[in-house]
Amino acid sequence: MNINKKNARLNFSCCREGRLRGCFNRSGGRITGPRRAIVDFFHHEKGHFTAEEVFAKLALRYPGLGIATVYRTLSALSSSGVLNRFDFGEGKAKYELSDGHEGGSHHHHLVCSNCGKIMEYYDFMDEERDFFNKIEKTLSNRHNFLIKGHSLHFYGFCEKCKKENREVK
Amino acid sequence: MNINKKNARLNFSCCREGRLRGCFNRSGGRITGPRRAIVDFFHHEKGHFTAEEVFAKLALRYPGLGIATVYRTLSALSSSGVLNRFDFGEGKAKYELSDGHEGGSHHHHLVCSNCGKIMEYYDFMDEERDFFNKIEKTLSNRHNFLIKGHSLHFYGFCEKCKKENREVK
DNA sequence: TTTTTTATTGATATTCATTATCAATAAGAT
DNA sequence: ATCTTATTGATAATGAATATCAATAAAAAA
Ligand SMILES: [Zn+2]
Ligand SMILES: [Zn+2]
Ligand SMILES: [Zn+2]
Ligand SMILES: [Zn+2]
Repeated sequence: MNINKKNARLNFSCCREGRLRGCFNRSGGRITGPRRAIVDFFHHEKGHFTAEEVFAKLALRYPGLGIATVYRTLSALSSSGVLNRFDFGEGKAKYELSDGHEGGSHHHHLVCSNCGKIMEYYDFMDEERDFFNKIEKTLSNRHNFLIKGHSLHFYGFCEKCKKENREVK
Repeated sequence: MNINKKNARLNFSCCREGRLRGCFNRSGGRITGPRRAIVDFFHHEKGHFTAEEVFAKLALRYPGLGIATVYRTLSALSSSGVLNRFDFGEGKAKYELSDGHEGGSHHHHLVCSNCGKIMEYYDFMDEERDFFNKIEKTLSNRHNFLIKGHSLHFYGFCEKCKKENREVK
């Protein structure tokens, strides 16, 4: 089954046409097999993935898929606010479903400056939720900026690195 | 004046030896001209800079400086928590003096997902400050993580991109 | 449906930020 | 002053991301 064959049935698509149109069809963009597959991917997988990782997983189903298309599509989806692009200092970008987008499971990050370990937490304090609701409104008005999501990374040292290097204050 | 000449006088150094030792000398690291210059750079310049930018500015003063050393030093300073490494989707990393580090001028970012424009704001609401004090304590305990700083990026669409593309909800 | 137009794709060449290599050098110890 | 070795600068190598381009397929037109 070629991903590009017209009318190829993607039976795991959870994206209504409406949403795909919203992502791609705003200014004459076309809804294609690869695009559908990539949007779907992020609705089914939790967390953040590199372009290579997305490609590797999808290529199993769709041997025809090209890596360049994955890069292009991830870029487009970021530009349209569907995905957020993150960098954790690993030398390659990671993407995850944007905050607020249906199915998105929002979380924040703890990144170890020494070993690069990334921890995520999903269990927000109520204050945390309230804080972001409030501040996003304030900033939107103050800077004339339409906020679609945010990323909050805490930097520091994980348990292991803290122990291994006592002198790290 | 060669930056590597022993005892080269760096007359704009604001870094006490103590601090440099803290950055480099923990495990036998040496305090060198380039390292001193780079640490100084971030104490005098506000904002975030790429390795190239740091190199370009310092090379004026220190013709001998090598770009590889800049990369290596920025890495080391990130690992030791002196700098934070950011990525704004521009294809190259940016560094800025870590939150809390003496002389650091902390701020948060608004990043346009469409055109890549980066806005900064330094004017925190009291609530914002209170929030981070509280949550950093909570997270430190809960995840056994020594927090040295944080980065908060809001993603969305800037004034221009909001106008140009009305369909962007 | 068939035809037409053109955005998108996949393969691959290219770019360029970052890292690795290594002989020469300089920092810190003796 | 001498010795040891971490660091440096030059440059080669790596690899993520982008550009190129002929082939293909999506949407529009007929
Ligand atoms: Zn995440
Ligand atoms: Zn760690
Ligand atoms: Zn900044
Ligand atoms: Zn913009």
